Amino acid sequence: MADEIKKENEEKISNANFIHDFIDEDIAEGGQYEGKTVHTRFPPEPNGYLHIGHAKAICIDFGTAEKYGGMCNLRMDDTNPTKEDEEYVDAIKEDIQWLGFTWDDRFYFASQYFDKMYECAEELIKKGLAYVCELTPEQMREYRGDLSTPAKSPFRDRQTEESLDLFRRMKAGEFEDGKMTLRAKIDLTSGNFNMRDPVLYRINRITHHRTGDTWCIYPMYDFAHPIEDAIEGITHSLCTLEFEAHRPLYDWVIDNVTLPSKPRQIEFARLGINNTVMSKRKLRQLVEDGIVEGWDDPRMPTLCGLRRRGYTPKSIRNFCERIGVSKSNSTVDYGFLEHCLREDLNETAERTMAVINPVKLIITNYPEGKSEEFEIENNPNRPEDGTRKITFSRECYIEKEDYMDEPIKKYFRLYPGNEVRLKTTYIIKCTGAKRDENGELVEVYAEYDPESRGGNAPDGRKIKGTIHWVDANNCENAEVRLYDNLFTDPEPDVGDKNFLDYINPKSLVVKKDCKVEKSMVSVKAPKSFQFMRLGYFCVDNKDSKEGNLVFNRSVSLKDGFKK
RNA sequence: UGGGCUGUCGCCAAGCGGUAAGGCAACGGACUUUGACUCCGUCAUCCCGUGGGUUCGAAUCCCGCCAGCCCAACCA
Repeated sequence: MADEIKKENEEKISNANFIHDFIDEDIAEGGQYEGKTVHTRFPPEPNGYLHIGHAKAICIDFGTAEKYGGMCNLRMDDTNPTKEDEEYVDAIKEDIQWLGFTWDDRFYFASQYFDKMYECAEELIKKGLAYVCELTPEQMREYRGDLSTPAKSPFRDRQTEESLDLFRRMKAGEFEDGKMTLRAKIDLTSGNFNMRDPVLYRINRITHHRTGDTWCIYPMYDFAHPIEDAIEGITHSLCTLEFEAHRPLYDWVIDNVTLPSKPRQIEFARLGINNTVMSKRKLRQLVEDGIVEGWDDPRMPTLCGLRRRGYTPKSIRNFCERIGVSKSNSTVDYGFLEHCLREDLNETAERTMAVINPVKLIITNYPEGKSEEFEIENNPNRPEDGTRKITFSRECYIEKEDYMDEPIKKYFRLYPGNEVRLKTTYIIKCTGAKRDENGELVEVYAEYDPESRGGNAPDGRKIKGTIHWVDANNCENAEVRLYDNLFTDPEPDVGDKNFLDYINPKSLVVKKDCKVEKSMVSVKAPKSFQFMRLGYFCVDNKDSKEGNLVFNRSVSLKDGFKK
């Protein structure tokens, strides 16, 4: 009991992070947070698929609310119709639900608030805090100044009435795209470029996936986001580090527009992982260039890709929990994600025997035509998962790697004269093997010890090696896809590197004639197994069907054998 | 060169003035009908980017320096 409490405390300590510190301070201070429950939001732009980096944000957004007994909204941040599409909305919802988080009925679109945002914009104009600017994008860039030169804008002293009139006409569609913008009147000399009279609204005649052609002007993120948060009563608006320099503008909007609440923005470092890329642009390129099969290719760091690879929601949530939350940019080892998967699957995945590089093993002293049945446990770590029956006969399939003509050091599998145990059946002694004219292994021969049924020698002799096998007379064929890192370089996209130069040519190896236990005939996704001595494999959720089984290697088992 | 942020073991990461948690990886060893799992042990001993300062005492406070990241889209 004491141990349990101690463990729980340790867990709590390790789960603490600086965001919690800030929230604790806010709660302690009372003020605007008085009596409020913590309310966060996850605000993806529906312009692509979610990846493991988003999973971190999702875990932080939903997890923080959960920790404080609060709520987390799901909101599609659809303020730029140029890039967005409805097709991503459902995919995003599916991925979040798959991870196990729920937003109840709090599902929103930023576009729901377009009317309110427009009102806010007029309010700023009336207060003399915003003006209509007629600089072209090129001029805007030119006039922005640089690190040591302040910006300029010939329109910032335009009369309030004139700006208001122009803005209304912008909305009414009187001007062509790009002709005018609404800008906040803040500080042209600010060292923070986001404060040099940022654009609030732009004209863009594109049909919006939700509001259609109702609007031809759209609010910019920096103006829209604080309003969205305030309308929804968000107390803490958690986002990634690159928005740090936008916080002054976020606060400026909150302070200068009449809004129902004052949310606080807190930024954390985004997730980087070795041997993969995370930017939407690069992931898209992998898909469009045909380097991977699609967004859900099991090599992709997308949530649909990881799902197809066999990653479990629990493993991903554990991963996100354990990498912690901080403000320093970091790149986590891919091996850590794999560790989290192995940990979960070791606990839950049923064991089965499968042979990926099959070679026939003939037990020469075992009667032809004879067949025996053995009972084998589904998961030695979980007896409650029960057992299943497997058959054994004179011919089996074993891995080619489990035989050598001449053993290397510390090799304790099959080689002439050596004994091994065929998992749960008998101890066998290798008597030789046959190779074809190319030196390719064709058959391995052995004799079994009839006294060792079950795998134990009556004389108590120790058998060092145990190998897995599949009854050649009672098995199924399967395709097994062996996945590895998509990139050979741990950091394929840093510096001047072109990530496409580091594609791992062996990131996918397809094995067609694998042998699996008969009991696998009708397995269906989602379902993961441990192929004993090999790794964790899942039923492919797209291509696998009865008669054409397809398994994906999610992650290999750790291999302590040092060659 | 202006503004903002970061720098603690190979990788994450606690630490908030009292003398460096934890996880991953790695390396020993025990156990093992999965060379897995599990278990035990080792892994920052003049040290917390670096140089000074304050203090009885600093990774923690102050000053300087160095390195990295973000910002000059009518993207989010």
